[in-house]
Parts: sequence; structure tokens; C-alpha cells
Amino acid sequence: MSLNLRAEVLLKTLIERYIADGQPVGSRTLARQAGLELSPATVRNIMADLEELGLVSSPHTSAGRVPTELGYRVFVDTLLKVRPLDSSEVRKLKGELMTPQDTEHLIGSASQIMSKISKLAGIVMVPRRDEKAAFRHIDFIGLSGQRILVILVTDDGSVHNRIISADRKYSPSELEQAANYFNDAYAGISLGKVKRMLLNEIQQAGEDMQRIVHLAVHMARQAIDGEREETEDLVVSGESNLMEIPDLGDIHKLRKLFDAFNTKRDLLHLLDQSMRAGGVKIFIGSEAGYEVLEDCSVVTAPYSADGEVVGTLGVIGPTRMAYEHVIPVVDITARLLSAALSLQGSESGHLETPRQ
Amino acid sequence: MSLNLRAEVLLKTLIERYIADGQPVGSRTLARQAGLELSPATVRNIMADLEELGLVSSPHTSAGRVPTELGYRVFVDTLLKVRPLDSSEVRKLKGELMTPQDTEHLIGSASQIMSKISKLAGIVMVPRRDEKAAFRHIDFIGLSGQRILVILVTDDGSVHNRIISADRKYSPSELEQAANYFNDAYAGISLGKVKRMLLNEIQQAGEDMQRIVHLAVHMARQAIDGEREETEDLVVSGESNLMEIPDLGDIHKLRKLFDAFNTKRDLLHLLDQSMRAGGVKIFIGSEAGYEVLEDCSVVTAPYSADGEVVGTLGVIGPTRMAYEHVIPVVDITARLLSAALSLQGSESGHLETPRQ
DNA sequence: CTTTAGCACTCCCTGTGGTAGAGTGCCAAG
DNA sequence: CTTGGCACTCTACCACAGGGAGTGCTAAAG
Repeated sequence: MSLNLRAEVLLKTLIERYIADGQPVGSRTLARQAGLELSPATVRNIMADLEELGLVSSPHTSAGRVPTELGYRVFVDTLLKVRPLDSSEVRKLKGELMTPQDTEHLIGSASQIMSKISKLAGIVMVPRRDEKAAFRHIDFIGLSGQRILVILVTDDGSVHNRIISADRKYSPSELEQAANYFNDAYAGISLGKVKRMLLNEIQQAGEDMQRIVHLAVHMARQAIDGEREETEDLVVSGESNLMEIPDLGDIHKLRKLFDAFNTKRDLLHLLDQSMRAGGVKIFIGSEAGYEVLEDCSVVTAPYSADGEVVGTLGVIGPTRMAYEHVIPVVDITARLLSAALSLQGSESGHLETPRQ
Repeated sequence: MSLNLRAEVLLKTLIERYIADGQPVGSRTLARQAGLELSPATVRNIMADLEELGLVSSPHTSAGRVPTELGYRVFVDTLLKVRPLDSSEVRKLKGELMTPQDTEHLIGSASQIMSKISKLAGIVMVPRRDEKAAFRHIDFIGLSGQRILVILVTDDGSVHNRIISADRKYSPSELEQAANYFNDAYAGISLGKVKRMLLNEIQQAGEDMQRIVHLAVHMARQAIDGEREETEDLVVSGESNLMEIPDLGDIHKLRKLFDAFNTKRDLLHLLDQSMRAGGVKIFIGSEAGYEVLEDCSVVTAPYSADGEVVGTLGVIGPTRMAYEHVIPVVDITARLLSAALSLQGSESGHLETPRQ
């Protein structure tokens, strides 16, 4: 892909222009806009070259050129200069994310603020650190019948609750004993480890363990197992912004996209991919491999808590989006969210004696 | 509004026909469909009468008739016979709502199942019974810095958590003492009462109360106050179903509607209105008084827990919806949700000694 | 060899007119 | 009161032509 300087400049101006107003751009316009002293005819020759390389295409014979996905790819990879964020926007971001709030709200705020600033849809994967987060506290509370409410608190300050059915009814004091046993025995241990320990305990001990211990172990196991599903989740905001974008005018495609927002599976998978690579990543149109994302691009960045990557967030919009603006928004949101989450982690696991 | 039988039959068939295929219906079709032995010309005369009464209108001179909002009103109030639900649909509903799950999931399931069956959007207001629900249990857990995670459990089995900033850092044992104090002092008392008691306690005691008590009271107060906002919430499902409905083809209107789903304020207000009246209520088009609901109808029903109305749910779709199908869906969902919520309430508040 | 001007060509978009179809309103007869 | 008949209206659809935008090609100029 060796483009000479002139061709690069022209491709860049073409894409910028096209992003700005969505019209195919012709040789005359391009010649004037590019700042090079070239005639439209010369530009036409170069456009023919670019078309051969698969970087641009024309919707029909007499309609100017439009970037292809490959064209966008080259653009974002080599030609794009991201412009630093407006200080007012940075302030907005900080204001939204630096106020203390629990993880759930934080995620929601991040998603919303991204969608508000970019005028597109914001997506945030909920953090996946259950396996690593340390167990902090558990509570068993009896409901009607044999149902028991289990509240599980991890070291990072997140709370999960779940209703399970027990084998019989338990008295409040039995439940309290069970909780005490569990809190004493497992405080400070990572959830992943707790899970393995529970499995062992169940297999080995068989019937001869104390009733209370038995109860605690089984209930906790159900609660921790249940977490897995719940945590595979995604927060989407500002979907409706996408409805005003003429590029996505096809109601049918739009509907499929919205369904994807609700199903979440595909998007989660996509976000999962970009968890590994550090920094901002961009998926253009069909690159992502999902049909629903046709004509869409996704700009993602991983975020971390306490120095470890725990999730991904991003913005989703039409392929024709203002990348130079969206990229820094996603980037900075990821950084701010990381900071907020790291602040939030409990110190007590390391610095203080675990609560008993 | 005195319609003779013939006119009623014609209006009914017209609306049924229009609901079925969305086309303005002409006199010839109507004459054949209605089962009355009438010629198109006679039907035309009657249609002119109905038009004068404001029950139908024609989009243009030669285009058949279409029901007006008033026409729909008369239809649902006096002409409509709701058909009982398919037993397979009832099974689906029961399967979804009778499996034990916590309140939050229950609400989500109710909304989803309604949208799935009606192929429209389902909305459920989250229950408002905080003031009445009894306080059950509180936990304070220290996070980094001066931040404290407060977990509040009410008697109905719902869990709320919130992060607050304390005036200084507290040790785990201090926090535990505070929680113990609070759990002992307030167990079984309704949240509304707890709130008032806390206000009193703060005013009266001034500085001379014990440090721990002081801490507990202040933290609990923040948590309980916070609840108010959070609980003003709404769960929407199946919005994307609305995108495939040709009646709502105008992207701009659709966008406004989706914004309303996100803002939630207007919809909550609407649902709030129908909390008082028992049974299914129907808002047709502009009747509701909200611009965004133009061309939409909302079918709502209140639901209860332990015999007391705590919220409203419903379905929202185009004015031209299959009322005779949607109405029983909403009705039964409300009943099933009521049953599920009533099951869920904890008995312990009444039957057992409060946990200490 | 590259750049440029000129020119014919292609395709879209818009507006126009004409026609068929559906349905109405009205009138006069049953 | 009901019905058949008839003139009228409005829409939807089609074909067609003209203007506009932009291209590709060619030949000449740098």
C-alpha cells in the first residue's frame, strides 16, 4: 500500500469532506479543497488509481467518490490526526465520572456521557473481575417459604444479590450462624479460589460436615455460580441518537442493530476481543464480522481497575463518523473510568484485618 | 353518542378491518364484511353520519375511512369483546413469572414477556413500596478513603446499595458496631417511619449522642434518602418491535418516542395516573396528553403486592393495535406479577423474631 | 512522462403529463 | 329508507424529457 504523498493528501481530504457532509465528492470539489495546485483532471487520474487500490468507489458512473471500508482503514491507521478534546468536554467527563458512586452507576455514567458527547451510542461492558475480586462479606436473609436472599459483597465494593431455594426453611439464627461461619472462613480470598475451595469441600466432606457449614457452603456456591451469568452484561446508552443518522436510514437494518443492543451477545463478543489489546481499537463496518454492524464502526478501549484490565467500553456509530473526535472521547473515558474504579477498590483487604 | 345498532356494527367492522390491515376501508369492502345486507351506497350514508360524529375520517376525498381517536375510544369502551388468552400464551406467561427470582428480575421478566407476546413494547414501573416496606437489615462496609458502602435490605426481599462519603475513615469494627446498633434498634419498622425517627433523632440529640450511634444514624439516613430517587424507575423492553410498525414510520417521531423511553419521566407520570384506578386502563393517542405519544396507545394495569397497589405495568404500541389481544395480556401479566410479588414478601417480619 | 483542457457520455434527479383505479357525494328512482 | 347510477376527486404509477454533476478518454502542452 505505497501511496505517494499527493494521493494520501487527496484521500485524506476526500474522507474528511465525505465525513463532513455525506455526499460523494467529485474531482472539482476535491481539487479546490485539497490545497494542492491541481486541476480536476489530474485529480481524476489519481482517483482512478485510488479506486483500483480499493480505497474509494463511486456509487454510480457520474457521482464522485466515496471511501470504502479499506479507505477508512487506511485513513484511521495512517492519515488521521486526532485532535485533543475540548477542555469543556474534558470537564464534563470529569464531572460525571469523578463523583463518588458505586460501580453500577459509574458504568452507566460512562456510557451516557460518551453517547452525549459523541451524539452516538455508548457501550460499556460491565467489569469482569469476579474471579479475581476478593470475597468480602456474605449475608443470608430468609424470605417466605424456603427462599433465601443471599447478598454477596466483594472487595471492589460491588454488591450482588440473588434469591435461592433452600432444601427446607431455616431460622434467622441458623442463617446468621451460617453467614458468620462463611465470613470468618473465607474473608479476603479471591472469588475464583473460594469457588474451587467450595467444590472441594462439597466433594470431600460428604455428609459428615456440620449442618450449618453444609448450608453455608451450598448457598454460597449457588450465589457465586449465579454471578457468572449476571456479570456477562453490557450497558448501552443513547441508542436513539443513531436514529437520526441518515446513513443508517434503513429502518430494517436499524432494527437489527437495536436488537443486537438488546441481545448483547455479539457486542459482548466484540468488546471481549478488544480487551486484550491495549489502547483504542477501531472496527470498521464488516471488519468486526457481524452482519448487524454493516455500515457501522465501533471505537473501543479497554479500561482497568487497580492496574488490571477488567472490561471494555466504546462508541458505536455509522462508518461515516467523526473519528478524530470520537477516538479521544473513548480514550479519555476509559482512563477516567479506570481511575474511578481503582479509587473505589477497598483497601481493607490488604491494609486492615478482614472484618469478621 | 347514541348510535343505532347498524352504525355500531359498521364502526366495529371498520375498526377491526383497519386494525387488521392498516388500509382505509371503503364502502364496498365494508358492506361485504359487515354481514348486514346493505349496499355500498347505504354504507356511505352511514359513514357520512359517523364522520359527522367525529368517529371516522378520510385521509383524502377518495380514500375510504379510518377511525379517529374518538372512534377508537368508543370501540374499546363499548364495542370491543376481549378474547381470552391462548392457553399456550398463558403457559408462557406463567412459566416466566412463577419461577422464583428477586424483584428486579421479576420486573424485567414481566416487561419482556409482555413485549414478546404482544410484539410491542412492554413497560413496568418498579414497585413503590419503600415507605411501607419494613426495614430488615443494614450493613456498612468500608471502601477506600472515607467511602462507605451501605447495603439496605427491606422486608420484601429487595436490596439497595449505595456508596456514601463519611466525615472520616472508620475501622471495620466501628462499622460493625454501628450496623449492629441500627439493626437492633429499627428492625421491623417501616422505612417511612424509620426515616422520620432518624430525623427526630438527629434534631434532638445534637452532639451528645454516642459516636457510633451518630455514625449509624447519619449513614442510614443518606442511604434511605438516596432510595427515593433510584426507585422512580421504569423498565422498558422490546422497544425495537416498534420500529417495524409502519404506522410509526416517521423516524423523527420514533426517535422522540425512544427518547421518552430513556428519559422515563413522562411515561412514569402516565403510569402513575393509572395506579389509582383498578383494572386495565387505555390511553389512546393524544388523550394521554403527551406529544410523544402521538399515534400511540398505552394499555396499562396496576399490580399489587400483599394486597396493596405498588405499581403499574403496560404495553405501548401504535393506536392501531390489536386491543382485544393486548388487553388480556396486560391484565394477566399484572395479576401474575402481583401473585409473584406477594409470594415473595418475607414472613419473618410478622411471624418470627427480627434478626439481631 | 506528467499535467491539463476539451468533449462526449452516463447516470441521477426532478418535474410534467397522462392514465387507471378506488372511492366518494349526490340525485333520482324504487 | 334504501339503492343504483353517475360525475367527480384524489392518489399512485408510469413514461418521458431536460438539467446537472461528474466521469473517462484523448490530444495537446509543459
